[in-house]
Formats: sequence, structure tokens, C-alpha cells
Amino acid sequence: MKRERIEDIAEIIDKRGKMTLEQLEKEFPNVSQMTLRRDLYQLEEDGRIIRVRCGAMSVKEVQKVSGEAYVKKTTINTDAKLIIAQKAAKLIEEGSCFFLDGGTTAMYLSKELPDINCSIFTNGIAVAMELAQKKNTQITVVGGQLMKDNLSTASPAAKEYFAASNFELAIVSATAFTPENGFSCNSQTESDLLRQVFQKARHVYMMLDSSKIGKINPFTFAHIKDIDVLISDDKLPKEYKTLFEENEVVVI
Amino acid sequence: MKRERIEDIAEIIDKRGKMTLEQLEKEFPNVSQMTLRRDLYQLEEDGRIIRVRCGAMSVKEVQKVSGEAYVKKTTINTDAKLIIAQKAAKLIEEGSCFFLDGGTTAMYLSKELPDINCSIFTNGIAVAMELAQKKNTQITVVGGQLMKDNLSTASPAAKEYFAASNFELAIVSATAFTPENGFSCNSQTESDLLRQVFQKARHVYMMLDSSKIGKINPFTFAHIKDIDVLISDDKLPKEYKTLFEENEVVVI
DNA sequence: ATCATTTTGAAAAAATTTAACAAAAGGAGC
DNA sequence: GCTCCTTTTGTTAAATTTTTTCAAAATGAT
Repeated sequence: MKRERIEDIAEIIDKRGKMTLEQLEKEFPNVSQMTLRRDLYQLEEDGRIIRVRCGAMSVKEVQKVSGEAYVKKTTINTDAKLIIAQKAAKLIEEGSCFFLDGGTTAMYLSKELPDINCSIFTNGIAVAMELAQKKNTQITVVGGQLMKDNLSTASPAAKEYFAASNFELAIVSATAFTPENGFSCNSQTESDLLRQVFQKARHVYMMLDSSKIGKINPFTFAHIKDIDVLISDDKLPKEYKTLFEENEVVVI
Repeated sequence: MKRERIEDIAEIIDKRGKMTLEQLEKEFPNVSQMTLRRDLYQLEEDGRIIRVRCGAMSVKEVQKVSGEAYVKKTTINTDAKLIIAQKAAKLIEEGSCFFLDGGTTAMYLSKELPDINCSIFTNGIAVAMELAQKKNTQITVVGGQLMKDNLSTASPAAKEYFAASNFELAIVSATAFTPENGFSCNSQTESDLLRQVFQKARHVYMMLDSSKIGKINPFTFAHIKDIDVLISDDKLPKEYKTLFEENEVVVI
């Protein structure tokens, strides 16, 4: 019972790389915080995790990123992004073929994604590296100039790039959304790339965490009517939900 | 002053593996605890340490503790690769524009490369991530299918890809070399990509650690006459050195 | 030399972590 | 099944660490 729980904790920390105590409490609602703390202590003794402020991180995670630079994960709206990623992961079918952007939410999705046979196009190199750990996925990186802030690539040559590629689904996220300005991001080439992607894809799933609503970024790449499914978190305001639904967007 | 202190802190933490704030205060008696905290925060952002309760620990240390999976790969002839990388780093000039492959040696080079203004094309996503840390480099990722074993991309569409790109220098490494079979690797698309690169580049620097000499891989992408400079380690046999020099290759 | 920006220090405020002890749960032996 | 003993767990309070805040000092550019 105890042993089992500790195993579960280790596993979940390995998978997510990092867990706050708060998150662990949500995962294990029937034990107290103190018990979880004691479990973490033991896992630290076993050398499987490193306890940090507010939680713990996986030793494996640190080792994994050893080749590259270990980049601190952004903690902004972590929970929301995770929830969205988990929802999105459930929508991916074995054998499918889709485009995934290079954002933070996509990073979470990469981790949550089961190791199924599927083919993924991405413009995020961190996403690509994460996906590379899976055995059954086929990954294609869209080349182009690297934007250091989000580790994504974008290139005006995307059009030629996609000429011989096919994917029926695009899963992307925006950095800002308003009903008037639609979905926007802060890079023109990225915006262009996404437009190309949308032309190719038959279906578009938009991952949008609620903190992005009401914000505007310089480059709009899509409007409500361009997407088929909106994946968001619990805090999505009702009026937005109905707005999307009125436009025939499935809100999850 | 600040930068220097942060460097010192990083060094001492790397050296000892772990430092409490209390210990750091003794090491740096003329700054306040708060300053040290802020320094640690920054080092964490840079990915060099992990802050834990009461202090911080070195990321390197964590990797050492039980890091066999990834480290295994990188310890084969590590010294040789580092030496080669350091030699290569000295050859890079400010403002230059070059192609760098995605191999392990290139990874070392990325780390050794000074943060100078230059433009780099690469097909290695781990290399790209490493380079992304530098402020002054411009990075372009060559897209294509991702090979999970070496985290490199390659695509038959490379030709079109390079159509509008220019670089005068290519810095690559081979996984095998014999005088008869030339430089070879074990992926056909990678081999094709490198041939394209060689057509574009005016000069080619080959990084070859001595352990690769005498080995043959399935796909040859270059011969002695195709390269201009050979960067190797101390264990390069003399007969090979003269062989290269006879073919007008500069051996470093 | 002056102004703006960055860095630093001190103390208060806000956490999180540890400690302590009692209650509950398991388990061995009869 | 029951008792005793050990292990595990939960609650609360105490200790400690971390973060925040704001003003002073240092730095650097014009």
C-alpha cells in the first residue's frame, strides 16, 4: 500500500519531470500532505528524485536534459496547460498523422501522449526532442530559422516544405485570443507557417488556456471559424464557450 | 562583478556538488544572503543548478549520480571529442556563416563556441537547443525526418531547402573513415544531406576523432579530396596525417 | 557631472518544511 | 478473534526558508 503509492509517485514524477506538492495532493486525494512529504523524502533517499521547494523533480528528467541545457519549465498556468494537454492526448488516435506546434502546451502534450504509432510534424525542437523518446512515433521537424524564446522554427519556405507532406489534423495553441482579433501570436513567420498548416489540415484543434483570453498579439493567424475543436481548461468563461459553440466549434 | 561572482558560485557548486546557503555565505562574506539567493535563482534559470531547500545542487552532479543512460554515449572518447571541439571553436570567426552537423562532436563544439555573432545551419536539434542559449548566434534548423538515435534530421528535400541559403563553411564529422571508402555514416538521407551541404560550402572542416579511423559505415558522403581541414585529436596516426597532408588537407 | 538603470541590502511578509504526538492500521503469535 | 507491538498516517504547532518590497548604493551611458 505504501510501497505501491511511492512507486506511483515516482512514476508520475518521472513522467512529468516535476511535481509540486499541490499537484501531488490532487493526484492522491486520499492521503495527507504529510504522507506525501514522507514519501518524497524516501524517494529522495533512494536517489530517484530531488526534492525542491514546493515539490520534487525527477532525477531522470535532469539527466535527460543533460545533453542540452536544462531549461527551467515555465510555471505560468502549469495546471491549466497540463489539463489541456491531457484532454488533447485523449483525442489522438493510433495511426494518425498530425501537425503539432512548438509551444509550451504542445510540450505538455508531448509528455502526455501515449507511445502509439503515429506520425507527427512539428516546428518545435524541444517538442521534437521530447517526442524522440517515444518508440512508435515518427517525427518530422519543420525547418527554418530558430526563435530562441520559444525554441520554434519558422520559415517563409514552409509552403514548399509542406508541398509533399500530408496531415489531416493540426493541433496548435495561440498566445492570445479575442473574438474580434481571433487567435494571434507574436511572430509573423510563425503566423505564416500556421496559415500554411491550416490550409493543409482538414481539422484544427486549438489548445487555449484561459489566461490567454482577452489578450491580443500582433499577428492573427486564425479566427473562430477556422477551428473545429477548442481544448481549454475549467476557467473558460461561459460566454466564450457559447460563442465558440455558436460557431460550430466543439468545446472540450 | 556580478557576473564574476555568479561564475564563482556556479563553479564552487559544480565542484562540491552541493552547497547550502549558509556555506555560500561563508564563501562570500561580503555580499548579503539575498544577493546570493538572487544569484542562485539566475543560475537555475540558466539550467546550471537546481535550487533545493537550504541551497542548491549542481546539475552536473545529478547527472553523475546515476546518469548512465545518456552519459554512456557521451563518455566514449569524450576527451578526444572535447579536444577536437576546442580546436574547431578557435577556427570560427565572428560574422561567419556555416553548417554544423548534428553529431556528438558538434554538440561539444556548440558548447565550446564563443557567443559571437554568426549564423549557423544545423540538422541536429540537440545542437540547435544548445546553440539557442547563445545570444548572438542566428540558428537555422534544417527540417526533415527525425532520427531518434542521433537526434538529427534529414530530408530528401534538402536540395530545395538549401536553394536560397548560403554558407561558405561546413563543419561536419563522420562516423567512420578509411582511405579507400572515405568518410561514411549510417544513414542514406544523412549522407545525401551532407553531399548537398558540400556542394554549397566552399570549405569543409572535418572533425574526426581517432577512434573512427579504420571503420566503415554503409554510406560514403565524402573522400579525402573533398575536405579542406581535418580536425582530430592527439592519437591520429602519423601515416594518416601524412596521407591527408599529401592530399592538401590541413591537419590540425 | 548627471540621469537612468541595474544591483544590492534589510526587514517584513508569506510561504513551506519539519517536529511532535496521538490516532489508526497492519501483522505476528496465541 | 483477540492482544500486543510495530508501522504508518494525520493534525497541529513551531521552526525555517523563501519571497516580497522598497530604499540605498553602485554602475554605466551621454
